Amino acid sequence: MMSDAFLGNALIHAYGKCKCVEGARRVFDDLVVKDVVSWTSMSSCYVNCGLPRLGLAVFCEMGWNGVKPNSVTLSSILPACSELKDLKSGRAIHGFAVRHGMIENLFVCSALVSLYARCLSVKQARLVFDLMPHRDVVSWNGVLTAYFTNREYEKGLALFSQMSSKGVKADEATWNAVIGGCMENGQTEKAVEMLRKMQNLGFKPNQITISSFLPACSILESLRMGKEVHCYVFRHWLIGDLTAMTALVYMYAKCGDLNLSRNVFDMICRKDVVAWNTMIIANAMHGNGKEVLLLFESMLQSGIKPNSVTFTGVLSGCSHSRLVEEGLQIFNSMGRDHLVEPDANHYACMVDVFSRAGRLHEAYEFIQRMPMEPTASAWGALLGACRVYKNVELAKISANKLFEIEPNNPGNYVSLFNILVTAKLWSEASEARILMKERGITKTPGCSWLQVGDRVHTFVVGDKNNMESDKIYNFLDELGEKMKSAGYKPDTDYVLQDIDQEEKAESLCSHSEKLAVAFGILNLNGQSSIRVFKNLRICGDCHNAIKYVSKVVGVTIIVRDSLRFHHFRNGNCSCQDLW
DNA sequence: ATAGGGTTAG
Repeated sequence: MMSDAFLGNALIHAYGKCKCVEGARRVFDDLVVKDVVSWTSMSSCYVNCGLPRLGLAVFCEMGWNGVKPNSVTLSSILPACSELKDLKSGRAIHGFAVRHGMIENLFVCSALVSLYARCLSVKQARLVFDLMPHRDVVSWNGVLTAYFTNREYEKGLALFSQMSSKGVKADEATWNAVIGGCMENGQTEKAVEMLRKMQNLGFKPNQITISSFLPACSILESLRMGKEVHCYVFRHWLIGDLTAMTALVYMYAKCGDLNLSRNVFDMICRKDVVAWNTMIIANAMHGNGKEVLLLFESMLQSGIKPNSVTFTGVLSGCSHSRLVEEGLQIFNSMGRDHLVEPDANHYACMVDVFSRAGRLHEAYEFIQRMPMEPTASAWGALLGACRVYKNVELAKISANKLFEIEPNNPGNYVSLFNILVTAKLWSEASEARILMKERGITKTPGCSWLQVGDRVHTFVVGDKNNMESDKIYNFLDELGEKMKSAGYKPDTDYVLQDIDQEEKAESLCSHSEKLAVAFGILNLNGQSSIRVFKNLRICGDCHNAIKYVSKVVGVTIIVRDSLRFHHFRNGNCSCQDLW
């Protein structure tokens, strides 16, 4: 029993700061007399440790015990309502604040601005903001975020530039809100620009800046910029921040370097479910199914409970590595052992598991037995496999479903067309093409790119715009001879399969991914691997050709296409030719 | 003594 409330409250606070919920709770339970500070400290400890529900519970209990909340209590419990999107409780607290004369309090109002921004609309947030007697930078940051999270990006930026004229000095968090706002609204390049501005004005990016900015490196797939950020994290002692480290793990994987991704992951001391999921997804997209299963095992062993994202990652890892029985077993264990009911995504992953392994009829049966409407990704997995395993009947069925679900996706028409052409069903193929034309859908042009030094070089089919075009084509000719003597045969199917007239005329040699690979090898600068990115799926002949290139030249070639990473090494690809 | 804004995975 502890009778010194002063000491007890200080201890609860200290435990809370160290994220030790159990310690705080023990002291709290031991207190003979609990005052408003004890209750407030305990509930805000829960909120700050990511347990908003428990925080709210303590807040309610406080009322039943006849202790009246003050403005500190209210401003610390409101973020819990925001996080839970619990508008009902939030409004009740708003009412309480009005009735008890706390509505002029800066902290309470700022918390209310954020609550309404998150749960309702800019309008409501703005109403509270406009009625405030005084505003400081925190309230401004709240209203800025209100615009950004409610798809009013331009207005948010406009408000940001008005801040200084209203006599409010932006702080670190303002810049974080702006950078986060750019990212949330798909303005990746703008986020890069804003980070530069922030630094130029002398603000120091912190772990939150880093966490919200790193996805920009992942989206732009700029390993170079990602490494710069990593250096910054290292130099500024941010390597203890779980969120920033997790963002680094994802960035490295997305930029094609799974080894560095793993190195960062291994440095994380207390891995949470998001960190584990990130590492699992990273390995899944690089086709390391066996590693995915090992990670899943270690995750369970370290006592972290898997969630629905975990299973999406694990199952997609199984599909990319032909691990059918393993995938099926894990799928069946989801609800039974882990209390995670499979959703449409998980079902789609299982369709992919069967499809990639060539068990197309099982995949089709599985789709038909789904308890919910199959999504485009389920039918898309089946259609993709129909091309690899040359199954025209199922291709037609899945393509027709896809034409209903997503009539404007050109990829589905092109896939069906290609499958029909390969099967030499010319008239049906032209029907597919006519359908596409009637609906006014045009094929997305294939495009590949890679980073050399600080520049990104882009290639389209038959590209002659590169400064080194002559060198590239000569090199490809030279390489072609060596590849042929190593056993490479160009697959002319893929010439026929191209839809556009100009593309038909071009030889296989000029596909964008081949040009990018050649350019990469010519600019290796002593490195032993290159990383190429493509917007569509890699072409079948290119896939085969690059296997030979990796052998003849003796380099590792990593190609990220629209579905996954392919690691070409010594004549083989990590996808086991399930491209 | 207790407080508001900015964060990672499909």
